[in-house]
Amino acid sequence: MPASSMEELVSLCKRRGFIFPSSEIYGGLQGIYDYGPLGVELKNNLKAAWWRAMVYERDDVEGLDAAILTHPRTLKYSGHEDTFTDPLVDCRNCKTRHRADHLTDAKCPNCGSSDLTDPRPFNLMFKTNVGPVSDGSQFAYLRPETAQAIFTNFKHVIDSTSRRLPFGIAQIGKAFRNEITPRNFIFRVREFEQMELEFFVKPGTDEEWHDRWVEERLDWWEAQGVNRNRIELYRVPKEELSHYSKATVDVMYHFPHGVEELEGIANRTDFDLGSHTKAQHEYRISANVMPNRDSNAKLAVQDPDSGEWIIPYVIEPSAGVDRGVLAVLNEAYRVETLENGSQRTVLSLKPHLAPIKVAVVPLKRNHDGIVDKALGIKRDLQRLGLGRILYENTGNIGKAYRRHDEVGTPVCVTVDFQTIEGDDTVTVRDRDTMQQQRIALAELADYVKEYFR
RNA sequence: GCGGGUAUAGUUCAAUGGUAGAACCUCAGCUUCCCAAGCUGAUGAUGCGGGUUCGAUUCCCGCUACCCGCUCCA
Repeated sequence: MPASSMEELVSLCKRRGFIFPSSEIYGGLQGIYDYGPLGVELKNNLKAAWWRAMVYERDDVEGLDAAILTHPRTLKYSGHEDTFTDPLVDCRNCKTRHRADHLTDAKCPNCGSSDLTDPRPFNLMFKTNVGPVSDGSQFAYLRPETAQAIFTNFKHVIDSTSRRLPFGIAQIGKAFRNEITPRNFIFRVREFEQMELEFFVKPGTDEEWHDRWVEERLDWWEAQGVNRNRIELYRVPKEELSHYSKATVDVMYHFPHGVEELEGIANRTDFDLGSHTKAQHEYRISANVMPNRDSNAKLAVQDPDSGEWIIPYVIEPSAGVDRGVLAVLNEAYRVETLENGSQRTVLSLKPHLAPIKVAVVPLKRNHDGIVDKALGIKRDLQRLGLGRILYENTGNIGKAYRRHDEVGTPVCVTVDFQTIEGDDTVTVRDRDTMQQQRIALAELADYVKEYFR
């Protein structure tokens, strides 16, 4: 059972150190958030899971980590300079806002009033000065998506890895959009992170690959603990498609604020490589691309069968990292009423996503024998390299358990008098079932590793 | 950016034109302590700036952030 409201999640995130409003001591910045000690672990774990599934567990994907600062020409030929600058008008009568280029006459599409403001340009891309002169003559964009640098590096990757179709290039990184209205916690923000795969295929096989990637991605989200029942697929109708897309399937998730996009899986056709390649006339580019006389590289591959040089089609599964974190948190969150009438908040995160892997708890605080033993066990577990192992010296066992339930720690290991005086066993306690069992210290490492396999 | 609402400890809430309270959380101490136990103690807040006033957290104005709608779509 997920959270009943966004407020619940926001409050938990701040209280326990997952996510904070950025620059808050100076009043905050709209649509900007920082990840705290637990948030960074959760986010890193989610990204690592994606990278594992996309790169390590496949044979047909290479990784990339490109720069954020981007040449203006990249975003000119990608179409962003045109499409990310929307002139907007407001209707003074009914208080609605519309894209000026969507108005058929000078009337509000909502109420029909002609009392409209003048169109104001709204550039969704951040610009920054490059070099010491700040007169605007030298500037770069902060990338509005990670995808473009994958296309501009296409030839580098081909040349350095001897790849043939089909293959993909994966990238995780920050992107920036000057959203008109950041809203809904980390759902729509101005600085965000994407996990994007650009998968290059032979034209004609694109639709089949598109379907395959939709299935792959659904499986992956499920493996991250996102219930399939709270996901809907949305096949974007033709008139709503982005300028580059032939077909897009959105993975929509039931967020606390509504059903919205978690990931988009687009068939970008040969639009991107066709836009960025030089000698466009040498290829049969199907997409409607801008003539390019600036590029110095041919972004094409030779078909081994026909010998023909072709521009590959691209299937793009593009997921929001922050949205993923929000979805995973929402899925994991639940409040349970226990037999004794008290309540506990639990984050039933998949173990591989949990920010803290194991908490080691001395049953009695400040007892030298127990404390030393617990610290020793903690050090041994740290050497397993699973992630964060926490020594939890609360002095109150019940509180320690509840605290770790709330941040999703899958296993608590408790050290008591029996451990030091008797049989060298500890109690291990499972987050979800609350069940405990005594196991020999000698078996603890294997027992714990089993959780995170 | 437009319209509407909101802003008090980390969180959830009180209160007041005259010294801002609680619960939970956090921290420390005691208790052979296994599910938010008990006792003792501690830290901690009126978003920012201006105005009215003898005095503003309270009234007014501006800014910022958040929430709801328009718009946006990773």
